[in-house]
Amino acid sequence: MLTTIGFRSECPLAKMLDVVGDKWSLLIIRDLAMGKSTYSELESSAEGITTSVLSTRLKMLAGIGLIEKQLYQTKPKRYQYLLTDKGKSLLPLLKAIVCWAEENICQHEHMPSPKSA
Amino acid sequence: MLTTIGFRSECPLAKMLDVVGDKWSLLIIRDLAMGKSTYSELESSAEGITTSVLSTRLKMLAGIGLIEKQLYQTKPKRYQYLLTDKGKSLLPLLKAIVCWAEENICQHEHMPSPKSA
DNA sequence: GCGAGTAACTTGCAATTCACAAGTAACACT
DNA sequence: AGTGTTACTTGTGAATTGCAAGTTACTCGC
Repeated sequence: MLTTIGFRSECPLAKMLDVVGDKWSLLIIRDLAMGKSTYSELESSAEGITTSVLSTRLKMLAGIGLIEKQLYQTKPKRYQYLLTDKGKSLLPLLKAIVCWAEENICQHEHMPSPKSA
Repeated sequence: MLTTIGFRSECPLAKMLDVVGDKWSLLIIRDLAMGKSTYSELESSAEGITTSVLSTRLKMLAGIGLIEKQLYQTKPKRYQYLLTDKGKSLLPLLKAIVCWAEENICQHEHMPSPKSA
């Protein structure tokens, strides 16, 4: 397991993609913004994230300071995940992405596959 | 090779990530916006994309209508890739991502790794 | 007209990442 | 004591990616 960031370049866009440019990180942030907070709530996302991916993503997002993990009950240990201020600052960006997607992807369902040749 | 899109959900954000939520697509769009247009120009990006990934991403991006491939010389066949209007409509979003990254990632270089536990 | 060079790729294989399933620890409830 | 729930970790096969080499088509210099 790597312990240092391997930024591919100094380009801010590339760095952003190195950090949250995977298929799941932004969806976790979306769910936290929508009111979900516990591990099991996040696990039950509409997209069906697996528990192993969720676990590693939460650690990563906490590591870069976009979310934080809080113990809110000790008797049986219960944790909640919360967006930090930095994490919340991403929300306008997410909203912009949603707007773009609604106009450019959701309109035409029958576009060619991104996975085919 | 898949021939149909497997959108994970109806969420516009998830769809967006299904389409351009990988490490390379937005960098290709960035390079096209910056004036690069041929395959070999795109191949020489600062981040070192491999030719096989570039090839599949270009087909995918053309398939969903964000870019188009044009033959601009026939004697030795030479192609150029251009942003479509749809592709250009992504640029304000890219700019917003860059701004966020400059303020939230580029500031502190010594943050914990997103890849470590 | 022959070898070297360049553009635009494709193909093959190894390495990494991911998804699916099962397992674990701590506690609560009955 | 047994079942259930939360919050995970671990193992394995599949999919994706990265690296290197090969291919096609053409130009240029000799």
